[in-house]
Amino acid sequence: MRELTIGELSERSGVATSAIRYYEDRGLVRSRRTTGNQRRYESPMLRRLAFIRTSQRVGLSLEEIEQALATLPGNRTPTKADWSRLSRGWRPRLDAQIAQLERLRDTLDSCIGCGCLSLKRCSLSNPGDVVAPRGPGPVFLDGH
Amino acid sequence: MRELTIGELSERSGVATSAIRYYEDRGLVRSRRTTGNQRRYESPMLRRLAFIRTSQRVGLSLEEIEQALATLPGNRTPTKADWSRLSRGWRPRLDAQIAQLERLRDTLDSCIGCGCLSLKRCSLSNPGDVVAPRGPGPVFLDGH
DNA sequence: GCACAAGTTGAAGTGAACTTCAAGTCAAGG
DNA sequence: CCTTGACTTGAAGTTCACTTCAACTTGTGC
Repeated sequence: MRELTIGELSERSGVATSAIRYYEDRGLVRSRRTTGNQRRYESPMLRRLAFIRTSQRVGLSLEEIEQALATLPGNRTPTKADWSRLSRGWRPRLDAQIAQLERLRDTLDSCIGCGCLSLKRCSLSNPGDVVAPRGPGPVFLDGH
Repeated sequence: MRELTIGELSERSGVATSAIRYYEDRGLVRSRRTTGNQRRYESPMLRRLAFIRTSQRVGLSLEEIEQALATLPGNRTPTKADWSRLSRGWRPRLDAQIAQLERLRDTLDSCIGCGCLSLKRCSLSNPGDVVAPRGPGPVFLDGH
């Protein structure tokens, strides 16, 4: 169970070293330092990075991810159950996103025929909810 | 069919005046100027704004919207059929987005039980189809 | 022991889509 | 005519999640 350098962690997680350092500045990951001040990571950090990346895919901001990570026990390495608990929180969010897009699609169906796009009548252009892109790739999320 | 000031257009479209001016700088909307250099809009601009806002909801960038708008006939006011044609292009995009989120959800279902989040096995953290690949392809991790 | 790849830092840059600001001009009601 | 609110501009600021840069230090393979 050797420790990983930031380069190794980057290669094995697929997360750029600059991003890892950025996460560390923000407190999302931790490392110990060698006598020469270089970062060394233990392997659980890989899982942590995986959680961060996956959470981003679900549309969470780093701040929200930070809050979620803060609920992990600090005194021990998180277990599968810990990660599972956090991941379960994704589900409603994901469901809501899907439902929202489906509403948009259905509305689109009924609006395409008329080409109306009236701001007054067409719920397509007059949303009650918002979809906004965020993060890498097309991720959608409801505003609040 | 009075012309609208930017304030009136803003109020009736729900788009901030600063955003309208920004769109105009980018060439997404047009206006004529009064002798005193103030903007005046004709009512079709309302529909154009509606199209822009709705397109954003579908996840399009302003640049893509700009390109879509460029296919409108320049010599006449766009008809309902024109708008309908543009809007039809939204549908596949929307479908793809929904499908993607559903895949994510299904994967989440099968991953929640195990709490794995292993970069090797869990497609949740190793999407491949969403995030643009940086560096050398998908990177895998052995258990830890 | 030395070359050189890999690591370090803080600061600045990126890009999307705006918003805010300052300082001034225009338009409409009384 | 005068006040007041709406409008004008360009420039700079905002947020998010990073990336890039420059100048320097560490760690490793031969």
